[in-house]
Amino acid sequence: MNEEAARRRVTVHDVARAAGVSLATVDRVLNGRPGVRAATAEKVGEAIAALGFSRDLNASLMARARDLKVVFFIPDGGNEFMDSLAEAVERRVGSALADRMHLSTRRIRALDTGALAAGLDGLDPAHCDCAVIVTSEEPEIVAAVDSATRRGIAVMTLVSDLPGTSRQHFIGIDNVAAGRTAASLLGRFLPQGGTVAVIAGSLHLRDHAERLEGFRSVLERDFSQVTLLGPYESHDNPETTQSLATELVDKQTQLSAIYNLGAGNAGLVSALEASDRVGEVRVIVHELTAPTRRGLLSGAIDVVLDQNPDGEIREAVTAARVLALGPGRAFATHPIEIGIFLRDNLR
Amino acid sequence: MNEEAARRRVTVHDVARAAGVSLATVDRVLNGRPGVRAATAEKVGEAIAALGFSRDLNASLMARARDLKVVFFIPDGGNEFMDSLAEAVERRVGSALADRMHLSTRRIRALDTGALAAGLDGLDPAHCDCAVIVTSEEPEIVAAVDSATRRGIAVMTLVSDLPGTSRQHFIGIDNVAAGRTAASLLGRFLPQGGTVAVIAGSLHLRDHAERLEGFRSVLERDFSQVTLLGPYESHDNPETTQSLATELVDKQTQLSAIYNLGAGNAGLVSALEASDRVGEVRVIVHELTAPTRRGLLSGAIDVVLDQNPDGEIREAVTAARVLALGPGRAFATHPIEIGIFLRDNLR
DNA sequence: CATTGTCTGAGGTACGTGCCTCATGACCTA
DNA sequence: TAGGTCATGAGGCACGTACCTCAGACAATG
Repeated sequence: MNEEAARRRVTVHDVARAAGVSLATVDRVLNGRPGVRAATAEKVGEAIAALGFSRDLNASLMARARDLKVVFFIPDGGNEFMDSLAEAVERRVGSALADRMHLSTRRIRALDTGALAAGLDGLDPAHCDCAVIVTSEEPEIVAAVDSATRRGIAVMTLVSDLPGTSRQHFIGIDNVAAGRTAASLLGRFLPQGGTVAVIAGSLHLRDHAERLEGFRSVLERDFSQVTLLGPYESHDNPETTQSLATELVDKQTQLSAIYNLGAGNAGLVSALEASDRVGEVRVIVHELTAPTRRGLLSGAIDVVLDQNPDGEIREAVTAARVLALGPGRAFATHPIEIGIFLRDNLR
Repeated sequence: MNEEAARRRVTVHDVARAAGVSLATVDRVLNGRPGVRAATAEKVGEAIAALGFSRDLNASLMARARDLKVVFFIPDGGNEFMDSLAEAVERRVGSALADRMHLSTRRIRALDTGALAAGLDGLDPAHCDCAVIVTSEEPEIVAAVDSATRRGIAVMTLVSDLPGTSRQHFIGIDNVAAGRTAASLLGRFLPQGGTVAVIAGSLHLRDHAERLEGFRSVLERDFSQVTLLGPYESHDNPETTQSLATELVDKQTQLSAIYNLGAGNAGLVSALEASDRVGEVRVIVHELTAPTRRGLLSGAIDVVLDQNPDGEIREAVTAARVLALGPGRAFATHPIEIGIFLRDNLR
């Protein structure tokens, strides 16, 4: 009780004293400013490690004149999940402001690589400390990310990663695990066996391909009684999804289940509700949105696997806060959990 | 772009000017100190609302000399979930410290109402800003909570709520929904029907009773092909659970599933692994701990419903930070989601 | 030796709030 | 009317970091 009261917070002053340098030098090292010899910087680094110094986030954000600015680039164009991501950002604007952080959103036409790259290139480091992007793997984007990083803007990827670039952090679920989970559930739903149709948006999308991979592997390993049909490609389009699903449900009378690992669920729900097999065909889809919520409630959908947009945005904001206080800081990355929703635990 | 640069942060100075009072008075109102006429306090409140003032959390925590102290009272005595809660607190100590918060844990012998009440009564407001407790509903505790609140200590309940008291906040899952979810999954696992045995810790525990209620209602409503056996009471004891499970699995050859809505899963897993029916009997339990994780991996357990200790502790810490800056502040309470784990999405 | 450049120290102000002291005026009571 | 309490104002220091200026030390270069 006494010892904890006596143990003062370790400050930059302590670091300076321990390293035998001045406050200014510690400051230069901490904030990556020039004018410090490598040997001196190392002395400071050792003192920091020895004392277990950790920068006071509150004081740090206080001291900088301007708020921390974070820009989210989120795809636009009818994908409900992306909309819910944008809404999650909005929901956090208020509390972030109380934490001296300014969040803003830019919607980019889906798959418009050029627009996203231009957006990144146009970012002024004075007006943006951190950019969060949702993108597929394109050389144009890779170049833009590296350029932004060089200009001092921390870039983080959301939902789908961009490995091998200078992006500081990735936030998203483990899509292979998501696919495995879908298979694990469907396998248990069909103890007598049956046929499962798989619909994907596009197998060129990294996350979709990963989900399919996980789904396939578990089905083959643990549930040989279940037969896989597909994958069919919907290009995440509700109309395409609807006609695909209609055909599957109507013509494949022996169809036991559908796993849609892409978007376009509004069409899927319409197709199912128009058929007479609601409740007979087991359905697993991704992302809790208005149409999938409706599907859960009507019984057309059995399970929704969810990326938890609010959790992802919270994580992004926390990470941005840490990243802005000096790049290269290692920090514990809490993986986003896959949410599993049935009608009975809808939030 | 220009407008946002021009819009300065609203500070206490602005509030003072708008209300036509001095800084000291605004401060007295904000921090609930005496010496302000009701009429004056109201003027200040109006100015705060008009300007949309929100206290700067960073500056606030900076200004108070001592760190924010939060004490967690967590039951002790062999319950793995409670252990994992305590571990979750430990994991957060470091990052909380960087945020000027000091977390500590006190283990209280499970169900020892007197010890918990004494612990609460012994809290000195100078050494504790917020207490977080896990408890059942007992008059002794209710009195201790109210007393602590009067002394200026914010109290929050974790896992199981204490409605009708002066507790500031509850953090936990919706246990009725958890029970419904278990039924919803088991019903789909047993399309041909079967018998489900239910094991509870004690039906006097609010959370257990709620889970049973949810489980029963969905089974009756949606899955009449499934028959319910029990509930049996294990008192959350692994040995009792083991002998119960052994008897159920061995004697009830027609048993299709087990739902353990209480603790003591180490015994359940042992019983199942000792039997020859692993993989035949569907098993759903609560709380992701060492034994249940092992059960998932071995195939003895199909699904674990989880309270997400890390999420709960994170939420508690965030709430404590806000609460300490003045009681009665309304803040958005993010419900804790029920985690659903299969072998394939183990984190 | 003078000049130039690089590295470092000393010290200051600022951020927004918490918390303290002291002074002042208003109002009440004896 | 004197002495008391209460509400409020004025002002200042502190928290730990960011960021600025200025001066001095030193080495290398001409």
